[in-house]
Order: sequence, then C-alpha cells, then structure tokens
Amino acid sequence: MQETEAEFLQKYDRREYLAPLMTVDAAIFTFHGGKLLVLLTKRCEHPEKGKWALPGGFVDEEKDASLEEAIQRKLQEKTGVKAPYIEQLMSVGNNQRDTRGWSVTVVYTALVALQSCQSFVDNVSEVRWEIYEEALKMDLAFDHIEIMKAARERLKQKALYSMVPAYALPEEFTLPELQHCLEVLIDKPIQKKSFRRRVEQADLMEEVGLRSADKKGRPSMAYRLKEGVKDFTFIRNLDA
Amino acid sequence: MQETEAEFLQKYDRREYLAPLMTVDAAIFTFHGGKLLVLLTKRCEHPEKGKWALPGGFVDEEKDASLEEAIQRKLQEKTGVKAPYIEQLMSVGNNQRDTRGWSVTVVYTALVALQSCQSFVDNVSEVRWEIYEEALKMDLAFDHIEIMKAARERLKQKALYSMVPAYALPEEFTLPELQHCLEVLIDKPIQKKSFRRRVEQADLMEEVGLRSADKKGRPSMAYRLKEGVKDFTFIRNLDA
DNA sequence: ACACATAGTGTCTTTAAGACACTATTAAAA
DNA sequence: TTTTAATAGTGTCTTAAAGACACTATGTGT
Repeated sequence: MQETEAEFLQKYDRREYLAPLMTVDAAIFTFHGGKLLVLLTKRCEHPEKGKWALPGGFVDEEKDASLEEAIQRKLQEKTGVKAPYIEQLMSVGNNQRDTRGWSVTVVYTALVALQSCQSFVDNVSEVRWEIYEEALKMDLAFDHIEIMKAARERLKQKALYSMVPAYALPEEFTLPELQHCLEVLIDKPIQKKSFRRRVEQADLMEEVGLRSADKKGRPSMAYRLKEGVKDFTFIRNLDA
Repeated sequence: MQETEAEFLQKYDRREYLAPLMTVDAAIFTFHGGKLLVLLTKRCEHPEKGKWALPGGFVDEEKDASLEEAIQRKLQEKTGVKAPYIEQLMSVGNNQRDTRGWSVTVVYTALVALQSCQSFVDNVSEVRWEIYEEALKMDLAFDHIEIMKAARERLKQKALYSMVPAYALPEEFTLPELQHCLEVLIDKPIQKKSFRRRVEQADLMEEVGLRSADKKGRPSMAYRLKEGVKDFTFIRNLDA
C-alpha cells in the first residue's frame, strides 16, 4: 500500500530531525568622509558574547516568510530604515564556525546612506559604524572577518562594472563624490572623463540643482538616482 | 554572576530550538550534441515523491564538515565523479517551497564532462541527463525550475566574460566545439575571430594534437584546459 | 583684479570586439 | 585526378568605449 503525500505529512514531525543552525547576516556598508564604513553590532548573548559582529540572527518562522523578509527585518532592527540596496552575497556553512555546532549563515550585502540611519544608530550603544580598515583589524565574532572581506571584494567588482555603490551615498550626491567612492572601492584613481561618460551612458541619475559650495572651487551639480531604474551593467569594466 | 561561554555551551541543547530544513542542491550542466543538458534525479521519497528534481539533499552532520563537502558528496553519489567546476549559486529559503515547513536550500552550479559520468548515470534509473529546454517544460519538484533558470542565466553571464563553460565539455575539445557551446549559452553567434582572440588572451588551454576528422572539412586542433590555471575574467564582455 | 581650487569638456590615443574576406586542409563528388 | 564543398583558422579594417591629458568654467579668498 502506497503512502500518499498527505499521509506522509500527517506523520511528519520536524522535531524528529536535527537541522543545522540557520542564521541570516548582513554586511551593511556606507560611504562617508571619504571612507567606507561597515555596520557592526555588539553580541549581547553567548556565544562570542561581547564581541563585535555583522548584524544578523536567527530566522523567526513566525515573523519571516522568507530569507529576504528575515534580513530586511534584521536591517530594520539595526538601522531603523529599509536599505535601498540589498543583495544576497553567499552562504557559509560548516561545523567549525559556531561553537554550538553545525551552522549555516546566508549573508547579504546592503548599502545605505549614513544620514538615513545615523540618528538611530547613534542612540543604540551596541550598534556602530566602523571604518572598514579598522574593522579588518578587529576580532570579530565567528568568521565575520572573512565574510566582510568577501562582501568588500564583491563591492569592488560592482564598482568596476556598475554604479551600484551610489546607494552607499546620501540620496543627493555630486559626481565627484560618487567618483571618489568608486575610487576608494577599487583602490585606484579613475579618469574623470571615463567616469562621467559612464554616468551618462548608464542614464541612472538626474540633476537636482547646484550643490551649495561647501568647499573651495567651482560648485558641483547634485544628482540623485532616478526612481524605479534598474541597475545598469557596463559591458566593459574599468581597469582593475 | 556572569555566565561564561563554556557554561553556556554546557547547558546549550540544539534540540530545544527548531531550525528550518537545510538542504544542498546542485544544478549540474554538461554540453553534448550541441545541447545543454542538466542532471535530474527522481525523488523516491515524500514529499514530491516521483517528481524529477535537481540532485541534492540534507547535510549529513557526520559525513560533511562543510557545505562544500556536502555538495561534493551529493555530486559523487549522483554522477560517480568529482566535478571539475563547482560554484555556489545562491540560497533560497521560505515557508512555501517545501510542504514540510520553513526550508532553506543552498544551491551550487557544477559543470562536468558527459563522458566522465555517462556510464555511471546510465546505470541508475532515477538519475538522467535532460536537455535543458525539455527540463524547462517539466513539472520539477519544489521550486527547482526557478533555481534551474537562475543557474542557466548565471552560466550565460559566465559565457560572456569567461571561458568557464569549457568545463562542460570533454577533457579534450576543439575550439569550434567550445565556441558553439558559448553560442548556445548566450543564444547568439560569436565572431570566430573574437572568440579565438579571447582564447589566446586567456591563455587557459594547451594544444593536444590534431583531432581526427570525424566530420567533413579541415580537422581542428584539440585542446585541454591547462593544469592548475585559475579562471580568467575578460575586462570586456561579449555583446549580449 | 588676481591666484587658486575644484568642476566639467574636448579630443587624441589605445584596447579589444565586430565584421568579413581571405587562406588552409580535409573528404567526397565528378 | 581535379574539382567542389565544408569546416578550420588568419589578416585586417572598422567600431565602441576606456585612458590620458590639456583645456575651459565657475566658484572662493586675498
């Protein structure tokens, strides 16, 4: 007698099976003061209690219908805002990374404007923006240093073939600001002309008037990303 | 009194926490007879019993120390060989995709030579190579159609900026064969000259003598991928 | 008015792909 | 045996887009 799927599900009890620990984590970057910043949270529970870590945590089966919802919820909890850019980076799973046992994390990369969440972050002592290079030297929890490096590397690649890093800037920004952001990411100067040709070709941004001159020299035009534009991928990369 | 991490772990019992179902799956492609093929396995257990699916399954905490080991084990079980190319594609997780409840799958894309595993596959009735376009029309288990499409799309991108699809060919292949494989993946003819310039620039292959003329016309040189070469990424894509 | 700093453009060079005609080498047909 | 057809592989011109860099434009401070 064949068992039907309904009968199978009737008898099935997930508690009989031991699944690995499942978390979602995010490497959240922003760009400010000419530096790449990464959001860190202090672990207030064991294991690795007291260490700084990438924001994240367990999926809540009640609250979250999907991984995307889970990570959006974590982001909202830590930054107070919905990230304008979020993308799945990779998953890491093994029996070494967490002392509790076999554990898997699905990691996302997110970009936000510092301004959009600065006040929220400033009011929570266990959340802070750290300069990426400084974070590299820290003793982060679990394998978060390696994960952060992987996210940074992916962001560098994005800078070579897209304008995605613009999401790490304030909603309004100037082209010199965006160019500098890309230059920091790829760790190399970009020809102003090349950069501006690409901005024009991508057609992702719109002028929003002149930036008041906070620095010396000619003021630059302010831009913002157009509403509802998809990302643009250049068929040729900048020289790495 | 502060609890130490050791004390925490002493008391910690994973069985008290319900984690989502965790599986690893693979979209395994090969290229043969001018067609892209994908490996499917027939599900012999509930749920979705009897449907064809991408090979995969649960992580075995005893056998597998990491996700990579888990997927390599699955590949070995289904094909009898170690895949020369394997890469993590993405993870999918939600409470809809599996009737048993909240479930996460970490998906890999692998490329193998048909010849290397043909005899093994032919001897197992619940494993078979399916032409990609035919697989698209099938009622695959879970969300495997969508996953397969995502893997196919990624493979197309790879064809535009790398020679990775060469791993889907026999160990020895000709340049016209590789060119045709790329053309199928990007669904567009490639200029012979452009293709061959790229082959030369990438410097990934070495001649292994003349291919005996199985067809009419001038015989082509046979090549194989050099040992221990890293992948090469072109700074400019082929036109999509 | 002038120097200066920074924004932004013009234009020549360089790189690598697209187009396509050309030569090369084989098997089959005449 | 020559010719033809088919496929492999090359030469070379054109085109697209990045690099280089000098130039103009527009602000501030003296």
